[in-house]
Amino acid sequence: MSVHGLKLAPQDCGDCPIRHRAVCSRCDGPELARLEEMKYYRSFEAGQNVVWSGDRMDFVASVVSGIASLTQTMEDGRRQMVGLLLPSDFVGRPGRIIAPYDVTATTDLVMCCFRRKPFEEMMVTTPHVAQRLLEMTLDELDAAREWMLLLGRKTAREKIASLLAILARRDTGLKAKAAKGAISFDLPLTREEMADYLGLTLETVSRQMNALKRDGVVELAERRRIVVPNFDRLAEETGDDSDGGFLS
Amino acid sequence: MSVHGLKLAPQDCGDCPIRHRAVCSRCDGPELARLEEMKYYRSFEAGQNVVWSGDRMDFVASVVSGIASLTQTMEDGRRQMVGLLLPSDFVGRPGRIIAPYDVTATTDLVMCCFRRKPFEEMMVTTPHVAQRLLEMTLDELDAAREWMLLLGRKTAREKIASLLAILARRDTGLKAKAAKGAISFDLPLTREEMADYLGLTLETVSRQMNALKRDGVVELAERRRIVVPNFDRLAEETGDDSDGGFLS
DNA sequence: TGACTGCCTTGATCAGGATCAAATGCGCCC
DNA sequence: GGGCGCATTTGATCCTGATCAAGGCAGTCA
Repeated sequence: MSVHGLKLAPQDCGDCPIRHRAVCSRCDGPELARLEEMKYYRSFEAGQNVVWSGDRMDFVASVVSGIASLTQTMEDGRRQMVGLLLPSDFVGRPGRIIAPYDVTATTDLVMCCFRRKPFEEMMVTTPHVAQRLLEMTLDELDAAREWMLLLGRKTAREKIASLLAILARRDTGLKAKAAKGAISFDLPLTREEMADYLGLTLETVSRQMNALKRDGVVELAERRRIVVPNFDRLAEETGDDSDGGFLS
Repeated sequence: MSVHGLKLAPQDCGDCPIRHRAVCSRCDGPELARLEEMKYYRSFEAGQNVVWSGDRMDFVASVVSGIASLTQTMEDGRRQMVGLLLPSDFVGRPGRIIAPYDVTATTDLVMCCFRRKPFEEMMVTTPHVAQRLLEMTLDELDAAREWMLLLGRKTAREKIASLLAILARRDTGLKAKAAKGAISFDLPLTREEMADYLGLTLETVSRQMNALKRDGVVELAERRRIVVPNFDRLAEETGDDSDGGFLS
């Protein structure tokens, strides 16, 4: 399977689909060459575990394609997803060897891994990687804080609507900016994963999904396919401010 | 009042109580001199607002003394605190002028503010500030994710215990590492602020605080004074892994 | 001294979501 | 085609924490 992954994965940074958004996006030619030296690809099938919490991690990585999740688990089994990693997102922390979360492939996943040692050396030698990483980390912090509001204060229905809005926005953003007509996308998460992300049970997720369907906010077509006939209607259900909420 | 603050605040970075932990901690002599040029102190009384969400912020800052909070508010008034800023913590984001959260002085507060423009220039010119800021941001991201677990999965009692444990650990850490005997500290938050932080109502906070008191986990002496006779007992109530949970 | 105010506690009731349990649907493998 | 495994739905009931409503307790100011 990793052979399979290697065939699919880009070998050359020039062809890389996340070249302009990942941690390497600010790097120039020589810096890229240096990254090429320390990088290797790994792929995972949906459901596979990438790293266990407490494990030693000898690499840091970028998600090239697919989706990975970060999850925390309590002793008695309660689970909370604390991050959803999309293409170009970064995994791992320079200077920390022990992983604090479980990392799991939610869909089929390809990661571009950098050997820790040379990566950390590069962090102190050249500023471009560190600058970009700071920017990405600040973005993730914002996202985490938005999620704190969701977890602490939103109703089950608002939570579901918020998640669907984020996924819809993302998928649409990637395809075209035309947010007018109907949007459709594939749900990359099971009910249980949604529940883990939203701080709910899978039964509540199922019920609220069907409630949104009954109310015409979304259509659940075939397996995993979601159609949003009117994005603004969905956005109203999230409980967020009506304006896009994009501050910069 | 700002006159009052100015008198209390250190003028010289050499005397600064957060010198070794704040965003400036890696700076050498000339860099400190440059920071001195762009810095000024501001103080606030407990309860005062520092910045409103949506406001323009022409500075970034370090908390010198006291506690500030970051809060998000929904249209209908639901509130969620998304961060508690302690001495040496950083406020604001290089490159972003509009504040995304309300910043409020929870206790009397002194902040060391840096004018945005020169600070941002320094970020690209010299690596020490950016390096330290990255480290601090990664720590905050970890803290935010730990809080996501709390908000999404912990019971009211576990939430209260977790907050008290954090405050106790912090106060004790600052004084002495001797976590053996009884610990005592002043609660810097009202019931309502605790509720906003924990995703609860103030009534539930009050009830659970008294439940912990009845069960001998904490003693509520005078106004705002908390005594923890046995820290391990409190730690058990948090629902977290028994080991300190310190990964690095 | 007494009223006012902010903070906290306590009680009664309600409801949103959890829990427990079972059924349904679907793809897959033999 | 039948049986299995998995994800999902649906139903019944329970319980934690929210909500609504008073009341207590200090500190403060007139």
